[in-house]
Amino acid sequence: MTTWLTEAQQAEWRAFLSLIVLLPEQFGRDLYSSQGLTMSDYEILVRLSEAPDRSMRMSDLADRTLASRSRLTHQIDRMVTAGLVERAQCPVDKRGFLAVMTAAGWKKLVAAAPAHVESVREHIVDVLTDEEFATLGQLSRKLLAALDPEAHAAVQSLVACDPAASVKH
Amino acid sequence: MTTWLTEAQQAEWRAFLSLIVLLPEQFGRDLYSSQGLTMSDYEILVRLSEAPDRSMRMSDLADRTLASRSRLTHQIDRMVTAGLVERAQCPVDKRGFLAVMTAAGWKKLVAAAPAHVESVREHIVDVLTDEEFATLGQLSRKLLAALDPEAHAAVQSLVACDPAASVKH
DNA sequence: GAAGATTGAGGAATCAATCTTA
DNA sequence: TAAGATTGATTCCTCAATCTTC
Repeated sequence: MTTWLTEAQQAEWRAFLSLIVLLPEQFGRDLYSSQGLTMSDYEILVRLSEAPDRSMRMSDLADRTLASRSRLTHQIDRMVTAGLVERAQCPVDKRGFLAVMTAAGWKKLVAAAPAHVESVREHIVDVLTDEEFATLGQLSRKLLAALDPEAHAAVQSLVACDPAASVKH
Repeated sequence: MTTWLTEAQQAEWRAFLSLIVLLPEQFGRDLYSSQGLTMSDYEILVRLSEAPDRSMRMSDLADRTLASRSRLTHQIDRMVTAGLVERAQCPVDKRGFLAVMTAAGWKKLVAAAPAHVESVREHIVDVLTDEEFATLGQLSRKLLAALDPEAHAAVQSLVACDPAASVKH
C-alpha cells in the first residue's frame, strides 16, 4: 500500500517541482533571446570549448551533456546547419565521428557567455546567500548521486563547467 | 564587465543544473511507463480532481499549471482524444471554455497516483533527511519567489497538490 | 481595443529500428 | 555479437497570427 505524502511534504515538493519546471524555461528564454542559442546548443559549445582541439567523439559528448545518442545526432545536425560545428571522421575508429567546433561556434560562445552567466547570477546566485547557495549545491549532489551515479561522477570530476575559464580574455 | 562565477560556484551550479534537467525526465519516464501519462497530463488531472465539479476554465487551468494558453489548448486536445477530459461552454462568459474531467480521467488518475508518489519518494523524499527535504523546499520557495511571483503565490496558497487527499478514500 | 481561446507552422525530444565497423 | 552513430516516425512545445466575445 502506498504511503502518501503529508501536506507539508506536498508543499515542499510542489515548490521544488515548479522550480525545476520553470528554471530551465527561463534560462532557455534568456539565452535564446540574447544569441539565438538553446541551452543544448550552449552546453555543447561549452564542452567542445574545453576539449582538446575543441573536438569530441559523439558518444563522449552525449555522455557529458546527459543527452541520448539519437538526441545528440539531431542536435549536431542542427548545429552543423547553423555553422557552429562540423563533423569529422575519427582517426582511430572508423565507426566513430567527431564534433568539431568552428570559428563561428567559438565566436558565438564568447558572445553568449556573459549574458548567460548574468542570467545564472540573477536567478540563482544573487538570490541566495553564499551559504544557501552552497547548501543547494550539496543537496543537488546528493539527489544527483541517487538519481544517476554517472551524472554525479561527471559533475564531481568537473573542473571548469562554465566557459569563463577559457573565454575570459 | 561580467563577473564570472568562481570554480566552487560553477561546481554548485553544475550539480544543480544537471539535477533540474534529469529529474523531470526521470519523473516523466516513471509516469509514462506506468500509465502512459505525461507529467503535463498528470498535472492537469490533479488540478481538475481538486476543482469544483472537476472542471476549470481553460485560462485558470493554464495559470495553475504554469502552461501557456496555446500549450494548454494543444494539451487538452490530446487529452480529449484520449478520453480523459471533455470541453464545455462556460455558462457565464461565452468566450470561455471549461475542461471537465471524465470518469475515465478520474480512473486514470487514481491508477497513476500511487506509482507517482512512490517515484517522488524514491528519488527525493527518501534520499534526503527530513531536515534536508525541508531545506530544499525553503530554498525552492525563495528562488521561485524571485523567478516568478505568481507561481510562488500559487504554491503558497496550495492546500492539496497531490491527489492523495482526494484519491485516498 | 482587450481578454479568452484556438490554429498552424516549425523546432526539438523520444523511441525503436537500422547501418556500419570492431 | 556488441558498439558507434544515424534515421524516421511520432509527440510535444513555442511562437505568431487569428477568431470571437467582452
